[in-house]
Amino acid sequence: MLDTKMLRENIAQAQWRLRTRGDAADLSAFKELDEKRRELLKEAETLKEKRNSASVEIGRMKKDGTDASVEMAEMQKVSARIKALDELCADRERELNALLLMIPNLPHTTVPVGKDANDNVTVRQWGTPAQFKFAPLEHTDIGESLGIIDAGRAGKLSGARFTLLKGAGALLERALISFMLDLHTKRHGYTEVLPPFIVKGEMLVGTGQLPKFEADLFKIDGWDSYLIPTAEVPLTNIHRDEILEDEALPVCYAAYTPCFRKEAGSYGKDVKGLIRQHQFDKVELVRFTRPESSYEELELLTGNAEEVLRQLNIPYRVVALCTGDLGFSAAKTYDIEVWLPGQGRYREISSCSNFEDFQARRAGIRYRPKGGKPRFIHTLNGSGLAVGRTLVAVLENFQQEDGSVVIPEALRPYAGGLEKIDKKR
RNA sequence: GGAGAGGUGGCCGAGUGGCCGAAGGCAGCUGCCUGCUAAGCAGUUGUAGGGGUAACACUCUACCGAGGGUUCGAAUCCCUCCCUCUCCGCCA
Repeated sequence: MLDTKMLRENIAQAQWRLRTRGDAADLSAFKELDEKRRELLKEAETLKEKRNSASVEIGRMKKDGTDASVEMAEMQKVSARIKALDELCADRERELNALLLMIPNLPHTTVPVGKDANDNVTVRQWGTPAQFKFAPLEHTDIGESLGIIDAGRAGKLSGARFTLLKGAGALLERALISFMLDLHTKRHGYTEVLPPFIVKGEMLVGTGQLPKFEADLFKIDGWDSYLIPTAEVPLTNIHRDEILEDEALPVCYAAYTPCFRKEAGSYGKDVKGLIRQHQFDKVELVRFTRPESSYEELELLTGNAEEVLRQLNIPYRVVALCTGDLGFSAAKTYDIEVWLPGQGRYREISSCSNFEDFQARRAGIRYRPKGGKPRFIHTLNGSGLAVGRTLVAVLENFQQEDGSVVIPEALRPYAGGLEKIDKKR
């Protein structure tokens, strides 16, 4: 949610910045509602002041035994007027709030202006895609032939966009999760969290998935609760309605969770394989920071996520999303794209964003600067990494001509010493 | 699922219609005092919104789990809901 005071003072500039994201929000509606609300509020508060002082006077008169019925009758009318004004004001406020909840964050000044993913800018590249002496297979083929991915039976159980990992596949998924969590907790200083996988609707409002993106979420029938689409939701909302101490910052959490998404509107996209699933595993990183340092910390966070791929020795590149490709709540985002030889291209495996105070304002997360008034904190998060896609990257990058897959060394201790997945005969 | 108890400021804890934004204590901050150990004295310390200011100051309004109601006036009375705790049942 954007700051109303800021909007009031910079409405033209804010409108322009929203346009660069391709957002159609019209801020003149905001302006109108905001002015109307303040007008009503002023009138109501003036009357309340009057009522308060009159009530004290009435109390005094009654104690003295003076007749106060005239004053009481007068105040009865005032109270009725106040009630009416309060209702009108609350209506405006609700409308205003509903409007603000649908307006996306403003892009940071360093975000390249552009229309869509084609205008994203590659900021760095790491590793060199391996040259294969044979035609590299896609992970689906590798997985099926090794007997570690069973798409058919997953379909029988749950339908399209679900998967079933088996044997070394399941082991590898688990190894990747442990490997990533260890890296982030032991080397990067994150505190491990295992949050609930079901959260209340208001939490999703806090991080920005609601109210606008309800269609992407799995709602629990009969409850105002949802399956989490990402650990970002429970992690960021951990400190909802809290004031963090300055010395505690930055607060950094890492969590493994499954993620549940309807993938509405992606029909026909990535229909086979592990790339796009209704349920997938992810290790998520979240940081709560002071506003002054949030952009430095975005670089840090992105680096933390990249380190996973460096350790695994898998080539990737980092892309700065342009204004038109930014997510709803983000002020700036880097995507990490991993090299997939089977597909012959880079695919998104992580998304690291600074939300500035956009989520903090929605979720009421503040901190107290030394000796100062509470301020909204800045929230950041990033995948570190999407586990299923990392498994895909491992299978495709380390496939051998004989159909086996060599396990990256960093992963072996987590996979019970397994060095290679061989074809079953 | 059944029975009972309770939700007040950073914490503990008073407060059953006006003098309560809320006693008292603890913690915190400021000043003083004292060369002796987490001592003593005085003062001070919530959040949000509106108005106001260059910015302060200042000022008004709201907030005692949430939402309604009664009343000139509600932390205090009434209704609904939520949450926590204890006991029983069930369960991983």
